[in-house]
Amino acid sequence: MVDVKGIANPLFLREEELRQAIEMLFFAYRDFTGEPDTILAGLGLGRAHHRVIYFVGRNPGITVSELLRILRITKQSLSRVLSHLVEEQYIVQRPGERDRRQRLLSLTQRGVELERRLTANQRERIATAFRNAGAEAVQGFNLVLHGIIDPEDRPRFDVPGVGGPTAAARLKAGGKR
Amino acid sequence: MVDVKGIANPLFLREEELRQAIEMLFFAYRDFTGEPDTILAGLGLGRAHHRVIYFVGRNPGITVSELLRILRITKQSLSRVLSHLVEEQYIVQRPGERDRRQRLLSLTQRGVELERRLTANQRERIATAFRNAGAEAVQGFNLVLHGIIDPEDRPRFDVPGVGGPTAAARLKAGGKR
DNA sequence: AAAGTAAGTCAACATGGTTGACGTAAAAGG
DNA sequence: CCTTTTACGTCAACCATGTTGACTTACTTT
Repeated sequence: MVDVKGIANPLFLREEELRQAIEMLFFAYRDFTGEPDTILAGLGLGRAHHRVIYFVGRNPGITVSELLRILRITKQSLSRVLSHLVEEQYIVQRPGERDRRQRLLSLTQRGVELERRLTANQRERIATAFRNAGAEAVQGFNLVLHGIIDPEDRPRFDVPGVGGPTAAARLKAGGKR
Repeated sequence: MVDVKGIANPLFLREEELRQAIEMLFFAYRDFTGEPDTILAGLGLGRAHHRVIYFVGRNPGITVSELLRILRITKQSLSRVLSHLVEEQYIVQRPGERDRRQRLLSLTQRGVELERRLTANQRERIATAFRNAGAEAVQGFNLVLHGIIDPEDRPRFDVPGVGGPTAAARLKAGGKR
């Protein structure tokens, strides 16, 4: 009868553990996006622009469709930010070679510079957390976060201890499914 | 000269590691919020309502100010969702005892039910990821995520290996600072 | 009694999502 | 070759949720 929240009730502990994780995700994401948002505001841009710049920088030559699939927004919504970024010369479009309907997207030098400026904070924040937590913790972090992501997008990442060592290579090669 | 991205260039590896973390955070958060968003849409509510319901459920009797501090939004913005939630009887307000200017917020039974319905998905998603990753990985996950959060909000969490074991207790007791 | 604080309100505006309808050019398939 | 499908773009309307700024009310603190 004593110690209801203790040994006697492992379900309570589990619930508490899960809620802590939910909240940490909220706070981490909130703080993770806070600083770039401030920089962006000073340039008349928003978080949506950051996401586009980030993923175009990360996947040079990416198609509009693939970008839409990553962001999970409509093309009309993407259009607003993307056309702005093209006008302001952060991004260039060029027709696809095999398929000339495609607009392949890449960052300009200006885009690359902004991208680095925006993620500098985020990289530093994570680097510090990684450094303080140690290599083993980092591996656990990757493993758990990987498991939270929808299965279809997991192959984007090479996480030691998950899938084959060719996971990311598979995705890169088999873009057409 | 050979293998520029390999052993010869640890900085590249580090950059890649950090970018993977940035992206995993993005994807995890995207997928983590996706399912509740769908439920909410069916009720004429949005993610903002979910956040309010969550944190009120987690901190019964929380003041409006404290809620604003957690969410980092303005009171005008909170007002819209909060008054809606009160109208729809998900949340009740009662005056503070010591300070009658305060409106202490709690969930109604209806609010509790919605909260559980909304987080059921999220808890299940995390539980599965935890189960598959193992206890050690979970500890690493907590440790790293904890380090990503702004220092001022870290004491909300009890993470083994960080701070004293009384970290969360301290916050709970010392709400007035 | 005066100043400060917790909360609410009204109004105007910005960002970034949505749906729906329609257009154009290129590719793919009968 | 002609039809259908696909990739991308555009116009328009609307909605959710954030912002700033000004002002009010009730209560607490000094």
